[in-house]
This record gives sequence, structure tokens and C-alpha cells, in this order.
Amino acid sequence: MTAARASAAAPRRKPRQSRARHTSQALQEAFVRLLVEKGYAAITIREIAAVAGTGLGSFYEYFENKEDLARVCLHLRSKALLLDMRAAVAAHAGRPLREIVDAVIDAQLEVHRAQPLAWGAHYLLERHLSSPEAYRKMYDRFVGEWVGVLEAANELAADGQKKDVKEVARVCQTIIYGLVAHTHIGTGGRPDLQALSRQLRGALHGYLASTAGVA
Amino acid sequence: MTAARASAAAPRRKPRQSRARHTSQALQEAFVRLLVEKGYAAITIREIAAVAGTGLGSFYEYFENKEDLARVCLHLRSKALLLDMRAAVAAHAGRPLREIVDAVIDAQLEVHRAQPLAWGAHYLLERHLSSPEAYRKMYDRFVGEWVGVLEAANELAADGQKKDVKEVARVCQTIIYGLVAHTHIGTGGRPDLQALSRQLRGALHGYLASTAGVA
Amino acid sequence: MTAARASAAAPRRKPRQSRARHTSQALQEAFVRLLVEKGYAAITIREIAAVAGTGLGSFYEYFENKEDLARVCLHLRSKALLLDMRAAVAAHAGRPLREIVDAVIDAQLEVHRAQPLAWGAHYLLERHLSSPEAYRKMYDRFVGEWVGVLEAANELAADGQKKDVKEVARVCQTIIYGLVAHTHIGTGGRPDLQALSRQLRGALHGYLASTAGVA
Amino acid sequence: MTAARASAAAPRRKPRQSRARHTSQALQEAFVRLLVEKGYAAITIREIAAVAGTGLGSFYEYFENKEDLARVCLHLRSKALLLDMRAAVAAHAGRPLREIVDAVIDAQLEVHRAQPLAWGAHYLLERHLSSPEAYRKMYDRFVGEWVGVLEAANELAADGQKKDVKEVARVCQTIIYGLVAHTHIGTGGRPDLQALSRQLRGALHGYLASTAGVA
DNA sequence: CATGAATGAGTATTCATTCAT
DNA sequence: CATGAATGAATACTCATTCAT
Repeated sequence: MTAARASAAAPRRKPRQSRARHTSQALQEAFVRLLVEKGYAAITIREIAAVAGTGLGSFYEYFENKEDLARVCLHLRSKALLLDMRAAVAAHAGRPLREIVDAVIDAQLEVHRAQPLAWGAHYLLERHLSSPEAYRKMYDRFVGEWVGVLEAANELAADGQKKDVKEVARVCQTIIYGLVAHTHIGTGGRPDLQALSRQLRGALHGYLASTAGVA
Repeated sequence: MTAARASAAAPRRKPRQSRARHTSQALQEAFVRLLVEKGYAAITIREIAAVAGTGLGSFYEYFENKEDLARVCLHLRSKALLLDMRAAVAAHAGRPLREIVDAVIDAQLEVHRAQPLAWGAHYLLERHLSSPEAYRKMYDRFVGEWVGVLEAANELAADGQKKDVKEVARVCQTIIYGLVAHTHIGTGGRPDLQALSRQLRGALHGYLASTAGVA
Repeated sequence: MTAARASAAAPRRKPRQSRARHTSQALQEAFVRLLVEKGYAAITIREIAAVAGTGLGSFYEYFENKEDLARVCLHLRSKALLLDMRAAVAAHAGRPLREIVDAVIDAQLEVHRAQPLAWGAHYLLERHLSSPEAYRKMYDRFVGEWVGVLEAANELAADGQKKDVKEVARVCQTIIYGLVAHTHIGTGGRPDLQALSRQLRGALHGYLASTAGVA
Repeated sequence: MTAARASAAAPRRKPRQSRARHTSQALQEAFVRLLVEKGYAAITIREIAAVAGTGLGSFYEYFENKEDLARVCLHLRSKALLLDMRAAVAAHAGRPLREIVDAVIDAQLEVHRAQPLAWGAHYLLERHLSSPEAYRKMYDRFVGEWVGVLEAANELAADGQKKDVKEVARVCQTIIYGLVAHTHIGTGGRPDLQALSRQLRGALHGYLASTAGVA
């Protein structure tokens, strides 16, 4: 039972939510900023607190340790992306697969467009941090979403081919994740989103077209 | 009585080079072994030396620090993969693109088949360690190799389309790297190489077929 | 208001400044004590902290490293001596040179009389530590003070002989520093201050008398 | 029983003196050079050997450790100075004290004139290294020499005043040592020997004149 | 709830020294 | 006699974490 997360449920606190949110957010932002500047390993908790303008002790009011903070940052951002993707799928359910895929691509690019730097830091952090388990977990969540994409288009050849669907979903996720992450890590905050869009369309449509018989 | 000097009565001392190589190699192997067992962060230099059967000081004869050793391991393995890929391309120059791509896929899978665990550790380590610069550098090296693949098949539509070729190469590299790395990280030493091969063929051939007009 | 724990007699906690001063001072005292006991080179930071009754980390709150602490100790002691000398000069300004010199001698001896051991350690440490620059700097400061001595007595022959004054000052400082330091280093805490006083008077008065024409 | 010093007496070696002397000398010179460049503490035995152009192991053929080497350097140089001083005294025995003192001053300055840099290093090293014991020992040797100076001039007032003689000798040694050392340390290889000579004469003659009744 | 002085466990790293050749 | 790879004892130093205020 961590002191950090207890705030959500603890009755002892009268959190004056706005204050708490502010401090926590400041810490997260400080962390991301430092992440871009000097890399995860070199960041010190003292530093995070200093940049955030909080006392050292306050850090521990909100987070267990550096990794905990990192995980929270990672989780929030991933979740946002996931939800966005899901919304795009829902909004195009029943449409041809090609259209849904395009919608997903557009949705993801839109999310990234707003904060290319932060996303660069995010992908870098993700690479740095993830244990095999965490890696798989996050991946599977997105793969699940892709299964949703494939099922949303009623083009599935036969039923009972779940296994194939999942495989296709994994390949799709790998392609989109790889291209998006690579673009954001490799370009230092100035990703060419147009080229990225073109590449994504090319790769996904190409792959899915060739798999038409299966999925 | 140090293990180092124990070498009983037999081959007292090997010529310099081979001794040095031996110690350095032992350290590298110890590192990879520990990497698989407990993850980068938890590894201690004392431990590496102990597992390698060397004195603590010897570590510093060969490496600056843990990260230096990691980088050397990473570099050597990547280089091997690169050379292997290049050989496969050279051996199939002039053949249809599809064939060359298959050769590359087979070559890479072959390399991975021998030490799936070590490759899992490698991809994990790569994620953990690489700075944006190192990441880009390694990536670009492989992209260059893919440009070679595309040029080896004399199917390039028009000349002067270097830019397109490079983009296609990047997408190909992203696909193969993403799928291979993901498979080795996510399966804890038991990657389904047959499925991986199928996925790679599907994704690459599908993508390249749809881009036929361009490249 | 936590009066509960205040328990009357216990001066639980002093205001910040004084606490900090206490810890830093304790470290300095521990250092000097160890210095006398075993010499600079043999002192360990752990030891200093232990003797001071502080945690190891606290050492680094106040000092960069052993040398830093040593320099602080050296500086404080020298400064005290300097100020004392200056006060003696000021108190006898306008008196005959001989009198002022005697006052300076008496002042310095007085300062040393209180802690002969610590002064022994001080001179030893000074010898051990000082780089040529630090050495010169400290020296010049005292030479400056001697210039003050010579000027305080209005016996300067002609004006514009600043250069000579400085030279005389240097010689005086060398004599007093050499004799005092030597006596404290060489006698292991039991300096014969009477003899020292006699020697100082003899050397300084003798020298100054012979230079009367100049200064 | 050090291996280093054994060479003088050990029958086991056929020293081919020239070789040994060469290596030992090279090490000493390398040491002095490094001493001037970076200070005693920062010097590494590896470095000394490297600069001397010898193998690391060879260092231990000639010296116990860094301090031993330092002591040898210190000792040789001091001894040379001492012998020179003694020779000057002997050459002027029976002459007036003033004359002998001048001869001693001249002799010392002559010795220093040849290698001001090395002497600077010497005095620095002496300051750095000497334990109270070593310090006193060296000092006493020179004081003894000064006793010789005072006795060489047949001006001693009454006999049985050994104690006074010794005190005067100490003061003289302190004056000359202080001025000479200070000049060589503080001027980075470019000591003003003329000024030094003037100061020495002024201080010593002044002091001795005022003590005429005693000595 | 905020703060930051105090703490010390945990490691990296250096460098003198040895000894087989 | 010369060499330098190997060694590990000895320490410095960092930095997360606590807790009294």
C-alpha cells in the first residue's frame, strides 16, 4: 500500500484536489523535460523536485520513486492513444477495412501532432524502461485494439480464425508502432508527419491487401 | 588461490592476443548471461567479473564501465547481423526482389535461431541503452543495407528516385526490426520462428508489392 | 504545538543555522583531532564522520571532500591569526616600530599559546597541502599585514620606497612564520614559547635595526 | 630490507652499474618533472614509469614505492646542499663570521642558480612530504652545520654557551631556509637571486650583529 | 500537506603491487 | 634484469529515502 497512490482512496486526506493535481503534474512535466534533456539514467529525484519547484519530500507524497513516476507518465500517454484509437474505430465500424485503418492512422497522427517532443520522450522512455513483462502487456493491449479494427470491418473470411486475426493484428501493431516510434525518436521533435502518414498507409494497406484471403 | 591462475599444469599461458581476447570475451559472455538472468540495472561489475572468473581490476583493463561493455556487446552482435544480411544480398544480386527479400529473411532468422536467448537480451538491452543518436546511427546502417537490397534487384522503376528508395528501405527495416525484436523480447527465449517467418514474408512482400510502381 | 515532546530541559533542536554550524564544526574538530593523531594521508572520510558523530552523508553536505575540509580549516585558522595581528598593529599605530613589532609578536604567541597542538597540526597541514598558488596567496596576505606594520610606525625614511618596504615586510614574515611554524611542528605540542619569543625578538629587531636606513 | 637499496651491497647482482644508474635516474627525473607539472598527490607510479620510458615493474627494482623515490630525491639534493655548505665553511675557517656567512650564502645561491625549477620542486616536495620526524631530522642536520659556521669564526664570547650557539644556529637556519625556499616556491622557476642575496645578507647580518654579545 | 537536513547502504573505481615470462 | 597483465584491497562518493518540524 503505497503512500503515493493512497490519495485516491484515503479518507484522512482532504486533498484540495487542485493543489495535489498541480504538484503531481508539475513533477511529471519536470520529469519529461529532464528526460528530453539528459536521459532517464542521469535524472535525479532531487532534480525533478527542483525543476518542478517542489520540495524534495513532496515527490514522495505523489510517487514511490523515479520508476513509478515514469510508469505513470508512460501509462497516461499510452492510455490516451489507446482510447483515441478505439474512438476512431468505433466511429467507423462497419466501413471497409481500408477506411477504418486510415481513420486509425489519422487519429494517431493527430494525437502525436500536438506534442511531438513529448512523444519522442515517451517512446524513448518506453524503450528504456520496459521490462519484458511490461513491454508485452502494453503491446497486447494495442494488439487487442487492432483485433477490434479487423473485426469492425465485416470482412473476416471465415469464423474461428481468431488465431489468424490476432497474428495480423500483431503485425499491424508492429508496423504502426515501429514507424511512429522511430520517426519520433529519430527526428528530435520535428517529425515529418506527412511522410509518416504515407509510409503507414503504404505498409498497412500493402500488408492487409496481401492478407486479404486470410483476414 | 585465484581461479584465474589455477590453470593447473596445462597450457600455462597463451600468446598475448589470445589471452586478452579470452578475458574480454569471458566478461562479455558473463555480462550477457547476467543480462538474461536479472536485467541490466541489477548487474554489478563485481558480479560480471566474478561470473567471468576474472579479477575485478581486469574488468577495467578492458572496459570503461558497465555501459561501455554493454555497448561493445551490442555493437558486435549488430555488426554480425549486418554482415550476414549483406552476404545474403550479395549472394542473390540480380535475382528478383522477392527472392532477395526471402534470402534476407532466412539469413536473419538463421542468425537468431542459434541463440534466441542472447538475442532477446540484445534487443532488450538495445531498447534500454540507446540514446537517440546511437539509435539513429544503428538504424541508418541497416536502412543502408536495405537500400542495397532494393538496388540489388534491378527492378527500380526510374532512376533518380533515390529518395523513394530510401523511404521504402526505412519501412522495410522498421518492419523486420519490429517483428524480429518483438518476437524475441516477448517470448522469453522460445520464439516461434516459423510464425515469425510467415509474418515477415507477409508484411514485406505485401508492402513491397503495393509499392511496386515506385521502387 | 508539540510542546508535548519539548520535555523542559532538552534543547531538542536548535534553529537551522546553529544546527548546520554545529555539524560543520564537529566535522572540522574531528578532522583536526585525527590530523594530530595520525596525519592527513591516513584519515578516512568515514572516520571523520564517525569521530564527529555524524552520518557519512552529512560530510558531503558541508564539504566537497577531504581536501576541501582541510582547506576550510586552514583558512579559518590563518584568518584568525591575520585578524589578531591586524588588531595588534591598530592598537599600537604611531608607536615606535620596535614596540609594534613586539606587540605583533606577543599577539601571535598569545594566539598560539591556547592550542599549541592544533597549531602544530595546522602548520603541518599547510606544508602538506598547499599548492604554489595557495602558498603564495596566503603568504602575500601576511606580507601585506607586515607592510601595515612598517607603515604604522612613522619611521619610513623617504617616501616612494614602497618596493623596499615590501621586501622588508617579506623578510619579516619569513622570519616569524619560519620560527613559529618550525617551533610548533618540531616540538610535538610542547613549544617553548619563551625561547620562541626571544628568538623572534632577536631576529626581527636585529634585522630591522640593520635596515633602519632603508625603512 | 628493501630490494631497492640492496644494490649497493648485494652480491647477487652484477649491476652493470651504468644501466641501473640510468634507469634509476630516469625515474627520478621523470618524478621531478611530474612533480612540477601536477603535484605529488596526483602522480601515479605507472605515470612515472611511462615518462621515464621504463616498464612498470622496473620501478620496483629501484624503489619501494612513490614515497621512497621522493625521499631519495629529497635526500640527494639536501645532501648536496649540505656538503656544499660545509665546504664553504671549511674554506673560510678562522675568517670573521661575517665573511663565512657570506660565503655560505654565496655557496647556497650558487647551488640553486643551476636548477631553479628543480629546487622549486624540491622545496615543494619537502613541504608536502615531511613527517614531523623527517622534518626535524633534516632541520637539525642543517642547524648542526650552522653551529659549525658559528664555531668556525673564533668569535664565541665564552665557552660553555653551547646552548646559545645552538639557538642562534637554529634562527640562522630558519632565516636562510625560509627565504630561499619561499623564493623558489613562489616564483615558478624564475627566482630573483640578487634580491634573495640582499635579503639573506640583511637578515643574517642584522640578526647576528644584534646577537654579537652572545655568540 | 510541505519541507529539506540527515542518513548510510551500495557501488564504482583507482592504483599499488606481484610474478610468470 | 625488464616487463606489463592480472589482481583486489581500500575508499570515495552518490542518491534514494526518512521523518521531525
